[in-house]
Amino acid sequence: MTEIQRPGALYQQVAAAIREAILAGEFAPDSLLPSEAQLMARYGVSRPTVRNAIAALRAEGLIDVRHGKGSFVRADGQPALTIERRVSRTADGRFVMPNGDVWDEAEEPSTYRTRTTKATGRLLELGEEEALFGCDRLLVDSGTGTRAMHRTLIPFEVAEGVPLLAEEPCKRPAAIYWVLTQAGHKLWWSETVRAHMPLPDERTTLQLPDATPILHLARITHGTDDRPLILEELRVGADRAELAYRITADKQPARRART
Amino acid sequence: MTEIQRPGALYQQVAAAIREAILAGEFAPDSLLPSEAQLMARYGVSRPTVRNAIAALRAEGLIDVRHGKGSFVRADGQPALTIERRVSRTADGRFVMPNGDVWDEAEEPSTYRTRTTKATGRLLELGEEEALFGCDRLLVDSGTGTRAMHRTLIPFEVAEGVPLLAEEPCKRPAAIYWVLTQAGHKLWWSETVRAHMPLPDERTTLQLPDATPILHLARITHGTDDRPLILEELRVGADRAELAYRITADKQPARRART
DNA sequence: GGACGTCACTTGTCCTTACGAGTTATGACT
DNA sequence: AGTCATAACTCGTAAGGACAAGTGACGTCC
Repeated sequence: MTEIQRPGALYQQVAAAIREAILAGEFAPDSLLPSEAQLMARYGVSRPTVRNAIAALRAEGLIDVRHGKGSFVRADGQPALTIERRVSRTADGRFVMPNGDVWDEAEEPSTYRTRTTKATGRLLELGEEEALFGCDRLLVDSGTGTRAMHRTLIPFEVAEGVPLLAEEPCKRPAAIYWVLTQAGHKLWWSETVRAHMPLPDERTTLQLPDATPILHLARITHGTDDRPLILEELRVGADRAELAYRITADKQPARRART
Repeated sequence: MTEIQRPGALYQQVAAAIREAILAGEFAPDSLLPSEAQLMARYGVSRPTVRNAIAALRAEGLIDVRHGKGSFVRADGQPALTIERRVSRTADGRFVMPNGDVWDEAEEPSTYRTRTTKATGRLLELGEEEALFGCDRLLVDSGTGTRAMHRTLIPFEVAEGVPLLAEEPCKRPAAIYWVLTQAGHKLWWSETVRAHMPLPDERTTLQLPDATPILHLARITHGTDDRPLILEELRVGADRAELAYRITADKQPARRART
């Protein structure tokens, strides 16, 4: 039994001891930590205390626990998939998404009609309760197995001005961009990035491990008059994916966007 | 006492019941949930079961628990701060960061010398154990109180070619960009975004609430020959900040970056 | 009336006990 | 030798009890 003398509650002292051992490299990645019974004996505490300490380390994403097997040090290598958030055009004017080739559709896309919420209305610079086409996709990267949820929202107002959209709005983004360009728009995009913890249904559909945040992107396609035309949302687990952007210097001082 | 009939463990059934009540809006944001004792009576379960359910909801970021007061529904409004990841130049060629004016230094920057790790070496396209200047800042947005950790890493190799950097490498990024431009570089930037759960020290320095991921940016400044010159890292809590990018279509098909 | 102490409420920590459920190695049986 | 049952490990769930610590309101005392 090892004595511990640290600030805070007992389980935090145990958690801190294990954490430091992990961060110091005393346990190799993917290696097995001592079992709960061993930790009880090692630190002279009860099982709830040990489990509380382990729960803290799980919430930090330091370890994975597998029922019947034990606790394993999580390997924190870099994400397997880098999602390039860029838009390219070929010589003949078609749009090419840098990652367009890696994503497969894991399910049939589901198309529906809905209305703006407060959040989506703000992004599209519309009021609430405006009519929208919606299309949800579940994407899978066949190479790494990374899954992502993709949603496209197109205001009726926009689709009405673009016949090819009104007929069949559930296209892949690159095709939508091309249709908009054919309708006379010169496009640019703004994108906001957030992260949050998944709800249970997001956890299951994205097959996320413990303590894994979701990267949540909202991309807005702007037309010639800079008005928002389309909103795309992408949700992907932050354990296996990272985002990549390219930035070049603006000539003008930044203007104020979004009040 | 209310009967529950759902899949899974008891505490998950309790958690699901509370979660649905919250998501259905039966509890207003910032309102007080029933106390543990009340939930025990309501669902006819023991205190550990109730606490387990509450722990699950905490991990999802749905509620905040305050010692001695109770559990409160977390208001999930949009982040208070939008960090524009852009670089602008004024008419006279100086660099202006869109958010340069909002950040204050919460502490004196600390400068040091270090060496590349596997991760930083890869980003800077250097080997391991290459010598670097480092500078850590703790930033605060005086408007929203948002805190962020900023790190600048400059290879000796780069600083030697730019006298003004070698003398005093711990400048603000805009100043560093200007110095590099004066040395003849035409700059562009690449940026990768990740999210992960904070370690305890990050949690305290960034003053993060429960179940709050960190947005972790790595920006690389590229010079005229596209070689990486500088690595900047920014860490900010995802509860109060979001990132904003602008994208325009490339003329060329995307080339492959990063092996 | 104001200040302060107490009390009732909240969640936090820690222990004990018991059993269920997944995994794996061991060994007996065919 | 191969197969399968069992046993011995792992973590998961659930209950009960006890006390500590933070909060706020109420009531008493000065």
